[in-house]
Amino acid sequence: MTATTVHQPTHREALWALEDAFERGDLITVFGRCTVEYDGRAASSLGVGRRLLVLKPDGTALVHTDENQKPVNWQPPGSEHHAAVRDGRLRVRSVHTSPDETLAVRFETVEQLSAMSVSGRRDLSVTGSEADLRNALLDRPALIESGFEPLATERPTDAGPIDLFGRDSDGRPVVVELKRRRVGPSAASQLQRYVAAIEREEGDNAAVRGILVAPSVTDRARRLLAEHELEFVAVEPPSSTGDAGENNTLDTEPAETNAFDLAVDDSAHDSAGDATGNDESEAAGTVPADEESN
Amino acid sequence: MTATTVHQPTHREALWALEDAFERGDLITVFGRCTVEYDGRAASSLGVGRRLLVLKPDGTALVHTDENQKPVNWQPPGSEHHAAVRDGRLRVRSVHTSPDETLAVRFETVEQLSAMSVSGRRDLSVTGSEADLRNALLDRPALIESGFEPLATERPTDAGPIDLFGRDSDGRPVVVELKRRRVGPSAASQLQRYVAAIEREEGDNAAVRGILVAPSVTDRARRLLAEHELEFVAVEPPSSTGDAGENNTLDTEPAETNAFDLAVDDSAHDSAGDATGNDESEAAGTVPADEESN
DNA sequence: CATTATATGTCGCGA
DNA sequence: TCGCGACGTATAATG
Repeated sequence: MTATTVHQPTHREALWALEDAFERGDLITVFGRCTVEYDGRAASSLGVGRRLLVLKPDGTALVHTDENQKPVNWQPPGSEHHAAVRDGRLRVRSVHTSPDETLAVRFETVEQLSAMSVSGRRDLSVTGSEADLRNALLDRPALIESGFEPLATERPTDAGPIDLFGRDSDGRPVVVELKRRRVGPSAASQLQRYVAAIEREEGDNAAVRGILVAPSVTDRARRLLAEHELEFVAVEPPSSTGDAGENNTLDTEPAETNAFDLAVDDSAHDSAGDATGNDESEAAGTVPADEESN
Repeated sequence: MTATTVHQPTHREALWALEDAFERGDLITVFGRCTVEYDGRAASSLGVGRRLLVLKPDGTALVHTDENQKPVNWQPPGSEHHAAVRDGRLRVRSVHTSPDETLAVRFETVEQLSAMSVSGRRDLSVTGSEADLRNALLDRPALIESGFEPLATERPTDAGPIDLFGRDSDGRPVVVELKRRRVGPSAASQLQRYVAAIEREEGDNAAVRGILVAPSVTDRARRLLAEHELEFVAVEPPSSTGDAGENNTLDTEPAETNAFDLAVDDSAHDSAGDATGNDESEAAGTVPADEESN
C-alpha cells in the first residue's frame, strides 16, 4: 500500500502521521477546519474554514478552498514544514528563508490526513510555446516578410535579448518580437526598447525596423506600434483542436515541431473543431453555471 | 462524516465515488498512476506516473507531482468535469469552452479517492499591496516630493490609468507610477507611456514629470528612466516581520492601513524581527537541503 | 544570487 | 466579453 490515510484522527494522531510522512518524503494532504496566517512578502490572515492543505516533500505548501485555481494561501518550494500540537490542536508551519516568509495553519479539527509517495517525472512536453513559433518561423522566414533573412535568435542587446534578429531584402536591420498570443501595450513597448537599442548600436542613420509577430493586437497596442513606426505581422495561434493535434510524438525526436499555423494576415476564418466523445458510463460534475457567480 | 474515502478502489468503484462527489459539489482528490494530456491554449502530454489530481466544484482541475508549487497540468475554473470508465480504466476529462481546452487524465491504477465538502470563505485580507502603498502616500504626499499635491488616483489616460496623478510646487503635472517591489524595465516603459499620454493631453509645451516610486530599480530600468528623463523615488517595501506586524485588525475599519515604511532613499536600515516559537512536540519534514537539488 | 522574459500564467476590475 | 495591469505571481534561463 502506497497511500496511508487516517480519518478523524486526534490532533496527536495526526501529528504522528505527519512525522511519518515527512520521514518518508511523501506528498501529504490534510483536510479539516483551520485558520491560516501568512507573513512574509505580504501579510494575510484567513478565518476559520474547511480547507485542503497539501504539503510536498520539496517544501511547497498549498491551502485550497472550493474555488479558484490558485491556492488561497501557499508557501514556495524550499520551505521547511514543521508540525506540532499546541493547546491540543495540530499546527503546521511552513517556513521559508530568503525571502523570509511563514505560513501557519492551525487546525480546529482534522477530518482526514493522507500521505502518499509520488513520482516526480519531468517528462512533460509542451507544444505551442514561443520557442515553437520561433522555430516555425526560422523554417519559413518568408512568412514574416518576403526576403527576410534571419541572422540570430536571442540576440543580446543593451535592452535585453531579441527574439529574432535579421535583415530585410534591402539589408535593413529587423528586430522581430514574437508573442504566442494576442498582445497588449507592453509587448509594443518591449519591441520599441529593442529597436532603440539596435539603433544605438548600429548608429543613428540606420533605419531599424521592428516587427511584432503575434496572433493579434489590441487597439491600444496597435496605436503604440504606429506611433513608433513599428510593424505587425499576424500568425495563427497554435492549432489546438485542429488538424495538427495528432503530433503527440513523445518517443520521436522533437526535431521540427510545427505547432503553429503560419498564415499571414490574409483573412478571417472559422475553425470549428468537433469533439466527439461517446462514453460508456459517464458522470458529469461541475460548474454551477449561473447560480450566484459574482 | 464530511469526508469520504475509498482505498484501492476498482475503476468502477472510483467512478461511482466520483459521481456522488460531483453530485454533492465536493472537493475531490484522486491519487494514482496516470497519464495526462492537455490540449487547448497549448498542448502537452505527460507520461505515466504517480500523481495527485484535485477536482474542485467550480470546475478547476489540478494535477500535482511531488514538487513545484504550480500543478504540472491543470484546467481553469469554469470547466466541466467528466468521468467515465473506458477499457476498464478510470478516465477524467475536464473540458472548458472559450477558450476551448481539455484536460484528460487516464488512470492506470487508482490508489485512493477522497471527497469532502469545503467552505469557500473569502475573508482573506492581505496587507502590503500596491493600494496600501498608494494610501500611505496620499497620507504623506511630501514623501514623494516636498510640495507635491495629489490630484487623482487611477486617472484615466489614452495609455491606461495612472496610479497617482498630481502637480508639483511649480504646478507641473506629475505622473506617479507605484510598484510594491523592485522594478525592471517594463515599469519604466509603463511610466513613459503614461507620461507621453499626458503630454499629448496637456500640449507639447507642458513639461510633464514622471516619477517611479518603488523600493528599488534594476540597472537597466534606471538607465531607461534616465533616457526618458524620468525620476525615481525609493520607498521601503512593506514591513513584513518588522514592527508593523501586529496590525491584524480584521474587525476594525481598514481605514488607514500603513503596511509600508515610508522612507525616502536616505539610508539602509536593518529590521530584524524575532520569531520566538517553542513547541511542545514537533515534527520537521522538508527540504532535502543538498541532496540532488538541480 | 540578481536580472530578465515567458506563461496553458491567474485573478480582479472596469468598459 | 475583452482589455488591462497587479500578483506574496511561478519558473526557467542566464550572467
